[in-house]
Amino acid sequence: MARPRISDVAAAAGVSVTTVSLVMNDVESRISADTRLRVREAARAVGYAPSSVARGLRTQQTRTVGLISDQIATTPFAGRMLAGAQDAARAQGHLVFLVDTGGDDQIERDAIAALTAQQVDAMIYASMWHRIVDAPAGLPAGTVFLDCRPADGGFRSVVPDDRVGGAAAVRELVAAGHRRIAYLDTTDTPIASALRHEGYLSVLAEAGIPVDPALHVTGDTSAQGGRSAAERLLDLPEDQRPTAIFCFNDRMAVGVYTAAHHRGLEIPRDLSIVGYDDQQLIAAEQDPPLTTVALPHYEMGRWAMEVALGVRAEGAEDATHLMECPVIRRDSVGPPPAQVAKPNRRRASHTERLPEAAIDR
Amino acid sequence: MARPRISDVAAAAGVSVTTVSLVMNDVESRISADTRLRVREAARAVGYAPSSVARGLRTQQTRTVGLISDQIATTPFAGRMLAGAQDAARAQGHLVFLVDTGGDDQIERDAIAALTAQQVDAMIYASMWHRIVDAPAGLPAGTVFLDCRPADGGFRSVVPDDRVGGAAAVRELVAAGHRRIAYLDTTDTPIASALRHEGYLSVLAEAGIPVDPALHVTGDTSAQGGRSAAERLLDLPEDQRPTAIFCFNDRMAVGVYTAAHHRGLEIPRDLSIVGYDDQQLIAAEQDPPLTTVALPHYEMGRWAMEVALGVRAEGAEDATHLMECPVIRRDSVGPPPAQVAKPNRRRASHTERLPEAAIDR
DNA sequence: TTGAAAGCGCTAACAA
DNA sequence: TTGTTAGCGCTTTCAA
Repeated sequence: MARPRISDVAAAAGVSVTTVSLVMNDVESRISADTRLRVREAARAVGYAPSSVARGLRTQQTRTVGLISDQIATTPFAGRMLAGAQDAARAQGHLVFLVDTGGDDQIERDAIAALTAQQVDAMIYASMWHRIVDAPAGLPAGTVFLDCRPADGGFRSVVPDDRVGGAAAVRELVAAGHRRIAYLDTTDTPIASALRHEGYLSVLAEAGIPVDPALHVTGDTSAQGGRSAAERLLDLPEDQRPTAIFCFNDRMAVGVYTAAHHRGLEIPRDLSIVGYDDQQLIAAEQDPPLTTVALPHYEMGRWAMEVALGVRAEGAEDATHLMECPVIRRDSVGPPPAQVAKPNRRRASHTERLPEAAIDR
Repeated sequence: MARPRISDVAAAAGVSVTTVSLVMNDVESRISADTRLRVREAARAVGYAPSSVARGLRTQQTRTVGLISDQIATTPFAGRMLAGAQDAARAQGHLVFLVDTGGDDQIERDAIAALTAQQVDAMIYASMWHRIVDAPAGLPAGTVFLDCRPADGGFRSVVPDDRVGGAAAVRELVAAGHRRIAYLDTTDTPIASALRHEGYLSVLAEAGIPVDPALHVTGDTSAQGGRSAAERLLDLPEDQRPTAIFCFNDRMAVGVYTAAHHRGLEIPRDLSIVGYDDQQLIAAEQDPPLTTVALPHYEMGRWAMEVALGVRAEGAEDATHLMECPVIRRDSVGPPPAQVAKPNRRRASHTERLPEAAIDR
C-alpha cells in the first residue's frame, strides 16, 4: 500500500485538497468546525501524514538543520553538545542531520554540499574542543560555530569562557587558603590552555600571590601526561612545592591523583586538586571525587541551535558568545597542610600514615 | 540571489532541462561529449547543485536515513556506533537524521512520525546498551535494531555476542592458570549480564573447574558498585578467595582496582582482572592497563546501516546478528600467586612491599 | 466558507 | 542525440 496523499483525504472527506491542507496546517479560521472534523477523521481513517518532502519543495523550508562536526566518535563531550542542539531543534520542530567528518576535509566539503542540496534551514559547524578553525568554503551565511571560532570571523560562534573558568578554579583554591598553586598545563590545545592560564594569573594577581614559573608545568592531555608533570611539581623542595594544583583537565588530574598516591600524599589533606571539564565517569568517580570546572556543552549546543534557527536574535553577525563554566565542588579541595619546617618531616609523616591504609581491610 | 535551478543551467548551456538532468546524473550514454562539457561548464558557471528535495519528491527516494536512539548524551559508547553507521551511510551517499529520545516515549513517537514524514529511505532503532525492547508502533518494515532486539521479533537486529565474549574473558584467565575465578556481576542490565554469566559458566565447565556460588557477586554498574562487590570477594577466607575476577564492565573493574589497592594487593601479581567494554579513557588508562573485552560498537553501527540500506542482503527478515567481542590484552592478567599456606603471609608481604612505593619518589 | 489551479525543481516516459 | 511534458505532493493565490 502506497503512502496516502492529500487527495486521498480530500476524496474521503468529500472536500478539496485546499481544505485538507488548511485543516492540516491549523489555518482553520476559514474552515467550519464541521468540515474540520470531517477532514480530521478522514485523515486518521486513511492514515495520512503530510509529506515533508513535498511541503519542503513547495515552501522552500525543510525544517531540517545540518550539524557538521569534526570528531564525535572519539570524544566524550559530543553527547551533551548534541543533546543541547537536538533539544533546541526539536522545540522548533526541526530534525537534525548529523555529519561527523572525522576531520577529513574532503568529507567536510561533501557534507556541506550534501546538506546544501538538502536545503537545510540552518547549519552548525561544531568542534569537539575549543579552538580556532578556518571556516570551510561553502558554509551558508548564518552558520553558527559551536565550541570553535572562525579564524577570519564572519560567523557567530559560542565557546566556553575558559578564562573566567580558569579564574574560578584558582579562586576556589585561593579561598581555601592556598598560596602555592601550580597550573598543570598542556600544549595540546593552545586556545583553551592559554585562556585558563590567563585566568590563573589574574587570580594570583588579585590575591597578591607572586607568580612562580616553577609552578607552571606542562604535559600531554592524558592521565600519564598529568602524572609526569605532577611528579616534577612534587619533586620540588618542600618549601617550594605547591599545596594545590589546578589541572588543565580531569584526565590529567587523574594522573596527579596517581602521582600523589604513590608518594603517600592524601587528597585533599596534603594536596588540593581542581580539574576542568567535569568529565563524566571520571571526575565524580575519583577517590575522593574531583572538584572541577564544568564545560557547558549542553548549553552551548542549545545556544548554537537557537541562534541558528533564529529563536535567539543575538547581536552582531559575527559575535562570539562566551558561555560560563561553573565550578563543580566535590572533595579534592581542602585547606593547605600546616606549614612544615624540615624537608624530611613529610616523609616521616608519610611513613606514620601507612598503617592506616592497611587498617581499613 | 536565489538558488539556481536546472532551467538556469539549461538556458546557460543552450540545451533542454532533460539534457542537464541526464548529464548531472551521469546517464551520459546518449549525450554527446561536447554537450556534456557545455552543460558541466554552465552548471559550474551558475553554481548549480541539484535540489535533493525536488529530486526526492520526484523519485520518492530521499537518500536519507533516520537513526533513533534512546541515550546518546549519557553514554560513552554512542560515538563509535554512530561513526560506524555514518560511515556506511556516507558510502551509500546517504545523510543521516539523528534523534535522541532520551528514553521518552512521546519524543520517540514524534520522531518516528517526523522521520516517516521526511520519507527516509531506511530507519535504525538503536539502544545504547544490549537489551530487549518493545518495538514502538509505526516503525517502518525493514527497520534495523542496533544493540537491542525487539521483544516480539519482526525486525532484523545486531547485538554483541556477550556469551562468547564472556567465555573469551574467562578463558583468558583460565589460560593464565587461574582456577578460582569470580564473576563480578550486575543486575542493572539483565541481558548482557546473563549472557556473560553463561559464557563464564561454560568455560569453567570446559576447564573442569567446579562452580563456587560464593564467587558470583553483584553490584551496580559503577566503580563504587564494583568496589563493594570486590570487598566481599576479598573478604573471603584466603583459601576461598578468588585469584582472578572477571568484571561485568570496566567501570566496575576500576572499583576492583581500588579495593585491591586498599588492601595492598598488586595487580596482576596478587589478583588478575578482566573487564568488559574496553571503555575509552578508562580501560587503557588504569594502572596497570586493564585487559578487557571490547564491544564492537563501530562494527555493529556499520552492520546495521548496511543492512538497513540493503547493501548487505542478510538472511531472515527477523534474524539477530551476533557480533564478536574481541579480547583486548593489556596488563591486568598474570598467573595466580603461588599458593600461600597461612592467612597472615599475605599481610606480611604487603608490609614488606611498602618501601618500594616510597622509593620511587 | 470552499475550490481550482499554478507552481516549487526535478526525473523520466515519450516524441522527434 | 535531444526536447516536450506530465507529474511527484504539497501550499497558496485567486476566484467563486
